[in-house]
Amino acid sequence: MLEPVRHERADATRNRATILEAAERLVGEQGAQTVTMDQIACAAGVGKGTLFRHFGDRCGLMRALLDERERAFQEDFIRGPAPLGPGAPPRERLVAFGERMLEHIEIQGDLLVAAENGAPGERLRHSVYAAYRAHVTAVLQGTGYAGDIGYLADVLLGALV
Amino acid sequence: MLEPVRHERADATRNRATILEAAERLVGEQGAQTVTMDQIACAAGVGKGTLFRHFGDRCGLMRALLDERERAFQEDFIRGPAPLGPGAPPRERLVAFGERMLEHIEIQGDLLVAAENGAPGERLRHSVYAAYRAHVTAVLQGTGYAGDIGYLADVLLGALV
DNA sequence: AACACAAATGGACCGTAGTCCGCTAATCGT
DNA sequence: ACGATTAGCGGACTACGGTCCATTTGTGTT
Repeated sequence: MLEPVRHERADATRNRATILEAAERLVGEQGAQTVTMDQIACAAGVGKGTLFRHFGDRCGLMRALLDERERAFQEDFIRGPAPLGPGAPPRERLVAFGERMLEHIEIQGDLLVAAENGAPGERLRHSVYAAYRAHVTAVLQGTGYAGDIGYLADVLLGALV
Repeated sequence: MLEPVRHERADATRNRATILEAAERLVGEQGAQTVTMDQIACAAGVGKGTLFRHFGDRCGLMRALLDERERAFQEDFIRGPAPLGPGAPPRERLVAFGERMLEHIEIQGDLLVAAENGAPGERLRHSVYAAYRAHVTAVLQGTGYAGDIGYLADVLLGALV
């Protein structure tokens, strides 16, 4: 009973990708704070309207960028190459994870700010944190640590996030 | 050894007051989120430049407004009429304080958001909180409560702020 | 009272986020 | 292959925050 799924037009999909690439590049070059929507639109070779049609507003675009990087990061430590991914001994994996996480936060810092809308201050934090915690907990299983693993995971993450 | 204190010109003082009045009124009428700097300048009968000269930026103006109300609020419970001010039995004063505080927060809500600049999320909170705490602690002295008064004050305030 | 000078003013001006709507071209039924 | 339909496009336009600077005005001095 397939619904007659209204496809998104091919050019729209293509444009979304192009915009994200351009934004990614520009944010990398000059930081999330100073990059303007016009710059991005121009660099992507699309009109401003298209930007806003796809991402709603500036924050929406920044969030999309953030999600992308977050996915890539998680991919790395879940299925990527050792020592970050599976294969290395647990201790090494944890160290690699810690280092990578610090980089991750360092790099994402201004994007996080740019993705803020009004008051809240944290939003996706929770679902994201859960993923980190699950990962650290899992790796800790392999260390033979005797205490409360969930608690240790929180302590370790607390120092980072 | 008086420094040759450079006075602020009289018209400047007058203008600052006028601007604050206008801003106060407009924020009351339509909320801090939607009020614009042009509106305020116009309502105050001054140029936009004057607004920014006095308050730096939008957040600065909102903070000034906030401070004003905060002062009025504190004045009320320190020296104002009972039951909020001195005179009423401690329990009644505390209840009055709680109610007034809730109103206060309710009303200040959007101003607080408008006064935010970037990431932080709290700034004046501390000095302001100290004032509240001092007050509640002082009033609690009169209740004959046996436990740790400072702690109780924090618990009570924690539920509100 | 007249002057000199800094403080203060105001509004033209700029850059950016976000909206709007007439036009273009991708998609689909025939 | 060929319209008909309409999602999607793009860029002119609006609104707002913030800057700048030529001009005005208050103030202390002579």
